[in-house]
Amino acid sequence: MAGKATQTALPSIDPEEACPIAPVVDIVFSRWTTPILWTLNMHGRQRFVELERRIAAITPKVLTQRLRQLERDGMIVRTYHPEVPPRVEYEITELGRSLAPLFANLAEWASTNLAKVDLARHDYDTAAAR
Amino acid sequence: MAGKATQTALPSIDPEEACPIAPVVDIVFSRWTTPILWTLNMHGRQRFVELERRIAAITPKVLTQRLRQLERDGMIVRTYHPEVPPRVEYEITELGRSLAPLFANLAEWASTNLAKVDLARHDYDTAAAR
DNA sequence: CGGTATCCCTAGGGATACTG
DNA sequence: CAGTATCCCTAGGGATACCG
Repeated sequence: MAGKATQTALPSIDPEEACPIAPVVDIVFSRWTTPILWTLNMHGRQRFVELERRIAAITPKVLTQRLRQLERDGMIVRTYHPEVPPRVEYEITELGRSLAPLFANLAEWASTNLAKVDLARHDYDTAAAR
Repeated sequence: MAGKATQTALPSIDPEEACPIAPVVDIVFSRWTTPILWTLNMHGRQRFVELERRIAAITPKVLTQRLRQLERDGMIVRTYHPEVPPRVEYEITELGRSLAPLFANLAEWASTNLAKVDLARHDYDTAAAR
């Protein structure tokens, strides 16, 4: 708790506290998670190699890491089929699917506002050049 | 970002291509941006030091970096008042404010689903412990 | 197929100064 | 006040190789 014998005892707000959506951001918008969830949501249950190919550019190590994290967070389920060769399938859960409307909103925001961002960037850059 | 194609050229899909919301994520959900935008949206026009105190834990260097980036993206405006001592005010723009409903959705998702995530994590961890 | 196990490597955040 | 200017430092992503 706040000992503060020294000086810095202001009403400090954690970065997470200052912004109620910070926890969600950590869960949903960390690196590679949106492509993975998006792909799983669009194309349904998929095997490891399918995800690897669809997302491309991602390495197996990182894909595994993110899949584990998403599994732990209850966003996806992993099903292991002990066959030869082994088969593993990943599927989005109800919890994961509950993000779909959010993603749709984001996509809609993007389609109407991304151009404005580009314009703003261009303006900023050309203004700075002078 | 680099993007070196060291790998064999398959019908690769960019991480950005695989997921239509990837660009938005880069703009809106990169580190510290949500707390900054949230604070600016909630408390209106603010000076540098106010943001610094409200968000706490953030260093002036990083705060400056993110503010510049948000300004470049057209999400906030910076107003410099040449006084002594100097005064600078930051304010969210219309474009920035257009994210508010999105943030509200996220906050709502958080309030109904964050507990489920915690539960999933607990289940995962205790299952792994056995 | 579905992953580990390594090593490497750098972007970016933190701490600590210092200035106009 | 509102930032720069440095230095440091490590988490985490990429590349490569290998295993059950």
